[in-house]
Amino acid sequence: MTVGVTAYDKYAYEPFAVTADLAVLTVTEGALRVLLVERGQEPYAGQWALPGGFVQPDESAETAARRELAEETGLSDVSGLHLEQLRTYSEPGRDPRMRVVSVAFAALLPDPPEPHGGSDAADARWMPYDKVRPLAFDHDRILADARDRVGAKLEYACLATAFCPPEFTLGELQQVYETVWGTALDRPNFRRKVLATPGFVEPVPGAARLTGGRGKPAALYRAGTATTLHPPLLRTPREGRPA
Amino acid sequence: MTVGVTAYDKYAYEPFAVTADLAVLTVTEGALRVLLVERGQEPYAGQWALPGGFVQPDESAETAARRELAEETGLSDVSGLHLEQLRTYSEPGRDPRMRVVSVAFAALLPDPPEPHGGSDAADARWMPYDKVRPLAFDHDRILADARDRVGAKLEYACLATAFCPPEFTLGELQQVYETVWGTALDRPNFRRKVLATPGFVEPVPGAARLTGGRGKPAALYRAGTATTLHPPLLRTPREGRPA
DNA sequence: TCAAAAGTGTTGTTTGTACACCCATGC
DNA sequence: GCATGGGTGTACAAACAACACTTTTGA
Repeated sequence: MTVGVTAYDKYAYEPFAVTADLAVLTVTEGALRVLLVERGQEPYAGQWALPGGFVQPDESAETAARRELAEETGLSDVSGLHLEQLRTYSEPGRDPRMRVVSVAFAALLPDPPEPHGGSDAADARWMPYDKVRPLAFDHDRILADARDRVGAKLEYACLATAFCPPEFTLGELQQVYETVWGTALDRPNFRRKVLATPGFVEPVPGAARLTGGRGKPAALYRAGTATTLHPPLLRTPREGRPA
Repeated sequence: MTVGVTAYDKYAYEPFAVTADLAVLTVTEGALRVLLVERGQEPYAGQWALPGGFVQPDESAETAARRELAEETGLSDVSGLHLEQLRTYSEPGRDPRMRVVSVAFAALLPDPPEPHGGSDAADARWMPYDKVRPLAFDHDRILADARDRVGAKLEYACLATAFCPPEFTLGELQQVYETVWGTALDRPNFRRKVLATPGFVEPVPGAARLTGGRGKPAALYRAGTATTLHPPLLRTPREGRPA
């Protein structure tokens, strides 16, 4: 907006700090995991929190988020990873020290590297989504919002491939859906649905890979160029899913 | 998030200003309209902009947005109106005066009251969505994002009723869809779809109203309690809708 | 030869789409 | 009566869900 005062003074108000916080998600061994850092100092010293940090004067929240992501994961090339703005949390008092407005992001990655506790954090680790509460600050809520958003977007966007390595099997792709949604899907129908959506995945000619050590080798696929899924791949309603 | 510096100093950085900007949308006479204010001073003096204002130290961005909404529309009770956080715009340089991070909201209302140019704005007015560009700052982009979001949410959320008065006909509800999407819908099928979704609308017993001055009086409905639409009411794909 | 995982086929049901048609009202 | 907008019926096609079956591998 930026209208609102007839004469403005940068220092007229108590200053706001703006941070970018990240819910970095991955799927490994059939479990949804999230990257957390252990806080080294008060408040919430010793508790786990989402990685994040201050937005610098010369960067956008998106740039700050990508920078933090690179620092926390130790990945050299973070440019291809899926990063998506979730929403902004601005309740007064959410940080006891000062007024902090936090722009939250969801990041999705395959095959997570070992995190190295960065400059800030005492320790960084992948933790199972279901076993991390309570987190510091209002991060429980941010994390829940991230999972809701990702789950909902799997229905109508070609998002699941962001959880998969460059080449993947349809079984792996299906496991992403099943893990995030927490429901089992019919394999034949899932397969048909995915292959019937132009641009969702494209086959890697001739390639195949054994998955569980046993069984028929599965054909490999790459992410396609489409971004949306038409028609969508719907979760079964199962009565009253929240908005 | 709020970790990141070992010793923090509120005044260590150039201060950020945080604003709440509003894309207030309505549907009247088959056209999508947006509430705009004319800027009284530089930068962008004389140009139209989205209403908005600074988030005060003791309020959240949501509270600030609702306060601004009440001020700009002059509505006494703004509590029932649909207000939804869109996303946050934080590029450096988006406001030439200082670093402004803007949390954008979409608000939906029926039957708009005449706006009264508030304290800030030289003038406030409802303008047709298609004829307002260019707006000040990056508001063209915010407005486009708002329309995209609302259009997408109409598919799977019980959102259209937010554009309708307390009691409305199915024809009016259909016009909301047609106006926001810019496509014509088959009336019989639309009707069945809406009525088949439990909790989307509920009939007002016995009530009926003439719409175009002619024709059969239409039955009246109220908004139901459901929030999501299962199965969704999909736009026809018509090739490559963007994400 | 067996278990495990990939992949194909088939069938009945549901849902969507396109239309034709009837109803109530103002002019 | 006729134009206008509300409301119902129907028939064809597409999509979905459930599940039986075949294939290819390692042990």
